Amino acid sequence: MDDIDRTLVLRLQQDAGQSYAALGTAVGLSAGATHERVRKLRERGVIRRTTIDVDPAAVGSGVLAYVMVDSNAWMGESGDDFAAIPEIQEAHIIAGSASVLVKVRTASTEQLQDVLRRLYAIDGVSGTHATVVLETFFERPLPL
Amino acid sequence: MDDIDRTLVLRLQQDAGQSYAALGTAVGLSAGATHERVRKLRERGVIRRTTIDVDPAAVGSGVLAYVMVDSNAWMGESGDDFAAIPEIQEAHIIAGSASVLVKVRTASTEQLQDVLRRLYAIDGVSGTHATVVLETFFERPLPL
DNA sequence: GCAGGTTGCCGAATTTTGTTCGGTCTGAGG
DNA sequence: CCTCAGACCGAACAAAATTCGGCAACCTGC
Repeated sequence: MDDIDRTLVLRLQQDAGQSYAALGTAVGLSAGATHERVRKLRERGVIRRTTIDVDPAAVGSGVLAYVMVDSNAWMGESGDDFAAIPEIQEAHIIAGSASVLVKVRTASTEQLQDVLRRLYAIDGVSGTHATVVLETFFERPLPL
Repeated sequence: MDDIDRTLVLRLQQDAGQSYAALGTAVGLSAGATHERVRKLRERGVIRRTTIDVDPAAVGSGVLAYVMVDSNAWMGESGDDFAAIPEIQEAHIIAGSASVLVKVRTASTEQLQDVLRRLYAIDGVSGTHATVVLETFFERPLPL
C-alpha cells in the first residue's frame, strides 16, 4: 500500500470506468502493471467491489432519516433483523445512550413511519428516535 | 424508468464491472440496447457515477462516528465549511434539536477529537455530540 | 386511417480496452 | 557473487465497448 496504490484507489473512487491505460498514465505505469496493481488491491480486500452511485430521489427514496434505536437487551446478534428491513441502508452498534443507529431511506414520511413500526417489532427494541434530514450538503468517498 | 431500468440499476450496484452482454442477458436485451439504456440512465442523472467500494480500515479510517452539531445561527449556507474537513464523509441539515448531522471517519479517536475541534471552529457552531460506532452490521446500496 | 416522426431494439462492423505473457531490471538475503 | 522474488514493460491476443444501418412498434396530427 504505497502512494501509487493510494492514487489508484482515489482515481477509481472518482471514476471506476476509466481505462487502465489512462489510470497508468496518471501514476506513471504501463496498463499491464496498473492492471496487476488493481487486481491485488481487490485480492487484498482494499477494493471490495465496483458499483454505481444512484440518485436516491430518482429511484423513489427521497426521504432520508437517521434513527436511534433504544433497546433493553443485547443487540449484538440482531444484525439480520435489521437487514430484513430493506429500507435500512446502514445499521451500526453505537456507544452512548441508544444501542443501534440506522440510516433509512423511503419514498415518503408515511413509509418512514412504517419502518419505525417494523423496528419496534424487532426483539429487544424498546424505543426509537428518528431524525429527518432536510437537506444533504454532500455525501462523498473516503478521504485518502 | 421501467422494470428493465430498475433491474439494470440493481445489477450495476452489485457489480458495475460486468459486460453489457451479461447485463443484457439478465434483462432480455442485446448488448447494444443495454448500452443505450445505461447511457440514458447516466444522462438523466439516475446513475451519478461508477465508483469502487473501499474498505475504510484498509486506508486508515478505522474509526467511524456520527456527530450531532448544535448551532446558534442559520447553517444553510455552511456546506462548504463542513466540506473543508476531509474526514467528514457526509453532512446533512436535520430537523430536531441539533442543526447538522455529520458522518466522520478517522484513523483514531485522537483524530476524531481533532475533527471535533475543527467543527467548533465553524461559524455558528455552538456544540457537538459525538456518537462512536462500535460495530457496523452492514452498509449496503439503496433498495430498488 | 394513414403519413411522418420518434423510440427502442437487433446484429454486425469497428475501435478500444482488458488480459496474458515472456523478458528485463532491481533489491534482499544468503 | 549468486540466486530468488517482485515489479515492470511492451507486445500479442481475447474480449468488450461503441457505433451504425435497418426494422418494427407506437404516437400524433391530419
